Amino acid sequence: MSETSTVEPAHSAPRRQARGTARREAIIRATCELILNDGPVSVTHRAVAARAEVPLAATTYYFNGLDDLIGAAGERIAEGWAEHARTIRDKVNTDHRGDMRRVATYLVDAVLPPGGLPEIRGFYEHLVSAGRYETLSLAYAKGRGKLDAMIGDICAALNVAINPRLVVAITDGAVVSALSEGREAHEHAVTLVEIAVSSLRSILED
Amino acid sequence: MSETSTVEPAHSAPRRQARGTARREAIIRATCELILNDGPVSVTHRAVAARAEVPLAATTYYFNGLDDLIGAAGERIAEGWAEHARTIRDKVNTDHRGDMRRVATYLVDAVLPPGGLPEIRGFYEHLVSAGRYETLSLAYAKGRGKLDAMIGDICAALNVAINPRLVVAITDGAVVSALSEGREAHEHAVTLVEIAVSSLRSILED
DNA sequence: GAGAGACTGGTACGAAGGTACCGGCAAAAG
DNA sequence: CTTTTGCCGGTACCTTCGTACCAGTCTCTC
Repeated sequence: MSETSTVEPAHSAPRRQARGTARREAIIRATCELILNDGPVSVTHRAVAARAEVPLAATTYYFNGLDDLIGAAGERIAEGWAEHARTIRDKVNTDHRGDMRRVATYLVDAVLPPGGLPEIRGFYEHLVSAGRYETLSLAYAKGRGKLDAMIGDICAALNVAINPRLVVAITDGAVVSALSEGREAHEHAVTLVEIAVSSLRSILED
Repeated sequence: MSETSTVEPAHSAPRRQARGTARREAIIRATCELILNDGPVSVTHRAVAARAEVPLAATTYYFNGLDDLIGAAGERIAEGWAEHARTIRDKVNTDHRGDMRRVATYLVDAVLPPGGLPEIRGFYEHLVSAGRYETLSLAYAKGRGKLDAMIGDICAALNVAINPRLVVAITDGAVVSALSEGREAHEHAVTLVEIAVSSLRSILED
C-alpha cells in the first residue's frame, strides 16, 4: 500500500531472503544493462527476465509493474554517477592544468557514462524519459547533486572556475546534438567544453 | 526501390493527387503533433490515423512503414527550426544588448520549440532517438546548420561573441537536466545561458 | 462514356507485451 | 517429522501494434 517500491515479503523478519535478494538484484542489473544497451523502450518484462535469467513471473513478483522496475534501475544508475565521477577525480593529474583539451577531457569523462555510442544513447534516452516518471526525476535530482559536487572538485583541482552545472549542461547538450546528427558524442562534447573552458580561463588568468 | 521516402504514384504525371497530397500532409502533421505531445513512442499507425482523421490503411499507403513516417515528420520538424529562429531574430530589439537576462532569453527562445513542457519533452525525446534512424539524423544535421547560422545572426545583433553551437549545447543540456530532474526547462536554460553569456561578455568589454 | 488504374477504408492476422493465475515446492517453525 | 507459509515458475488471457489484403470507388485518359 504505502510501500512505494518493492513487494517485500509481508513479514518484517527475514526468512528466506537470500535468493530473493539476489534475484531482485539481478533483475535491477539486467534492467540497467537493457536501458544502456537498447534504450528504455526495450525494457519489457520478458527481456528483463531473459537477461537476468529468471522466470518471467519473477519480474512482476519483485516489482509492481514496469514503472516500479524502471524507477529502481534509475536509482541504481543515478547512484553510479557520483561514484564514476569520483574515480575520474582521483585520476586527475594537476600537471595538466594548462592543457585545456586535457582539462575538457577530464570533465567530459566525469559526466559521460563509460562505454560507446549505444551506452551513451541509451543513457540519454533514459535521462530524457525521466520527465515522465516521478520516481525517476526524484532519484536523478538527488544523483545530480552529488555529481555536481564532484565536478566542482575536479574543476577546483584543475584550477578552472566554471559552474559545474554549466559543465554538465554543455556536455549533455553536445551529446544531444551529436546523437541527433550522427556525430561522435564524446569527441564533440570535449570540443565544446574546451571552447567554454578556454574562454573562461582567459578571464581568470588576467 | 530507390525511392527513399514516399510511395508516390508510380507514374510521374500527376493524376488525382489533390486529395492524396492533402492526406499525406495531414498524416505528417498529425505525426509531428503526436511526437511533440506524447513522445516518439506514441507514434503508431493507429494513433496517427486517428489524429489525422484518415483510415488506418492510409498511413501504410502513403508511407513505407513507421520509420519512413517518422523520417518525414523529422524533416518537417527540422525545417521548422530555422524558421522559428528567424522569427525570434526579427524580434530582437538591440536596445536589450546590455541586459544579459534578456539576451539569454532571446537565445533560448530561438533554440527551444514554442510550447510548454509536453512539447519540449517530446521534442527532446525525439531528438535523442534520432540516433537510431539514419534518415532522421541526416535531416537534423541539415536543419542544425541553418539553425546555427540564425543563432549566429542573433548573437551578432546582440553583440555577443559566443559560438552558436555552444549556445545550443547549453540550452539543450539545460533542458536535459531539467527534464531528468523535474525542473522548469525554459527557466533553467535561460539561467545557464545567462551565466555563460555574462562570462564571455566580460572578456569582450575589457 | 467506358476502361484502367490510382485511391479508399474496413478487416484480418501474426507477433509481442503487461499482467494475472495457480499448482508445486522448499525452508522455517513446532 | 510434519505442517505451514511464502516463494517459484510455467502458462494463459487480453490488449495493442505493424502490416497485409481486397473489394469497392472515383477520376483521368482515350
